[in-house]
Amino acid sequence: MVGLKVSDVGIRVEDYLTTIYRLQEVYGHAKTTNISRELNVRPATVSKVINYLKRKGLVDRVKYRGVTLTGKGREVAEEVVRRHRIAETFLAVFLGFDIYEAHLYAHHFEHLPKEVIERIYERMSRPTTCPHGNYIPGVMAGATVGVKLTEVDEGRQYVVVRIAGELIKPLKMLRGLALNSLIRVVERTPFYTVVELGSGELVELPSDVAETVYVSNVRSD
Amino acid sequence: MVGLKVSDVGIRVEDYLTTIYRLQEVYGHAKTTNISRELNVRPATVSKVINYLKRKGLVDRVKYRGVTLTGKGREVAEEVVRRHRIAETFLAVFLGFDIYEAHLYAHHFEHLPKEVIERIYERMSRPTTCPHGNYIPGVMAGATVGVKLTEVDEGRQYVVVRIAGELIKPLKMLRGLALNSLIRVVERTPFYTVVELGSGELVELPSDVAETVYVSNVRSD
DNA sequence: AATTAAATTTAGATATGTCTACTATTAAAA
DNA sequence: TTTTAATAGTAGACATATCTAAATTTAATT
Repeated sequence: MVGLKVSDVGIRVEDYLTTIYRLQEVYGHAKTTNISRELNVRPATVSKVINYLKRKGLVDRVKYRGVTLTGKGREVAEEVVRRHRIAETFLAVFLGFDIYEAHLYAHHFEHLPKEVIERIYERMSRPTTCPHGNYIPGVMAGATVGVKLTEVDEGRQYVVVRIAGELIKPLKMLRGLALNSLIRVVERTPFYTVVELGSGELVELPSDVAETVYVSNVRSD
Repeated sequence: MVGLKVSDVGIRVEDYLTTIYRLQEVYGHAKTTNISRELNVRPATVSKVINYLKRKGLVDRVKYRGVTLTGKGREVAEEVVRRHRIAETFLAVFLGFDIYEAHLYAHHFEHLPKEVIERIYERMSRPTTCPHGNYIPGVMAGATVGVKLTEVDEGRQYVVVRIAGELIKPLKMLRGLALNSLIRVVERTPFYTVVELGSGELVELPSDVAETVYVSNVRSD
């Protein structure tokens, strides 16, 4: 629909758009079930809302395959993701929540007035990334850092530099794993990756989880 | 309805309950038109929602006269008002908004998770009142301070100690008037009160506005 | 390739919250 | 006190957002 203003997009619709945005960051597109899991609603509901989003020109859809954002949809989503990530920074840095809690609570900040978010942004000294290492839209894109955990060597140690997309399943499995944690890749197959955390704990990450984790080599200087 | 949990109350319903709460603080009860103005919806909508609130046991109603909160309704409202007033403090003290902006924006904080609000409360050093001088529910009630502007002497100077209810009309008319401002009561009739602000500006306040403003004598020590 | 399982979509029901247009009641004015 | 104006309420329509149950399509397994 022509002339649609961002403010005309309902808040729940914004939730769907940002979820699709975050899924696209990781998988390139969003499938009904994934959206359903992220938003904790039934697939049938997602399907119905996607129809609505398509009518509004916010997403493209290939039936039974998945959706991607249109330019307009991305525009709305980036606004909201910016708010989310600024809020996460505030929650982690100023209020002292861990990054999992910060993510959960940040959701509720996504629909605060722009003026408030931008004031918080200033007070937090204009961060460029959130506590998960993802860029805060609105600043220069910057180069992508790190390599996916699904593409590194077995047996070596790495630093976690980013948890892309901030999807619920990875975030839950990686609870307590902060940015800049050291991990060792114990085993890597096409289906899963086993990592050893700083605590010595071994975690087996399915590929869909492992590919959201970006790491860098440990510099020994 | 028995067993109703606070979390079961929709956010819009919470808005109605807090509006009624704030109107009760000032006028003792809430009338359809007042609620309508505060929430910026049509009276017909208010009427319909009030039916709903009554069905849920959250308000008492005398048809064509007005509504008051039940114990349960008050409980929900106080929770939300607490959040609102903590948020106002944060917005004014930490982010530097004036008290009118703080009020407007605080609305959007009312539905943030309890954990976040309470963490902000701690970081703000557990304030007992908001920037409008109203008590933050949850702490001890404390004695009411000040006297209504509709009950003071003409010609004398007073300090503003509270703007009760934080209703939209008084807040708009008194924009820029912060707590602890000095004002002089120029003229007082049963219908309006004329006050002189610090700037020398004269403002005529209708009684429904004036009675939300509480003042104290200026101590000369 | 056929069958089974998983994922997706439709259809139809329900709840919340809003509106306009009209009716009823109360308060104010003549 | 009668008329008028203001306020409040009802009826019915509509949009968003959710669900369950059933049908369809795609993917996985035998």
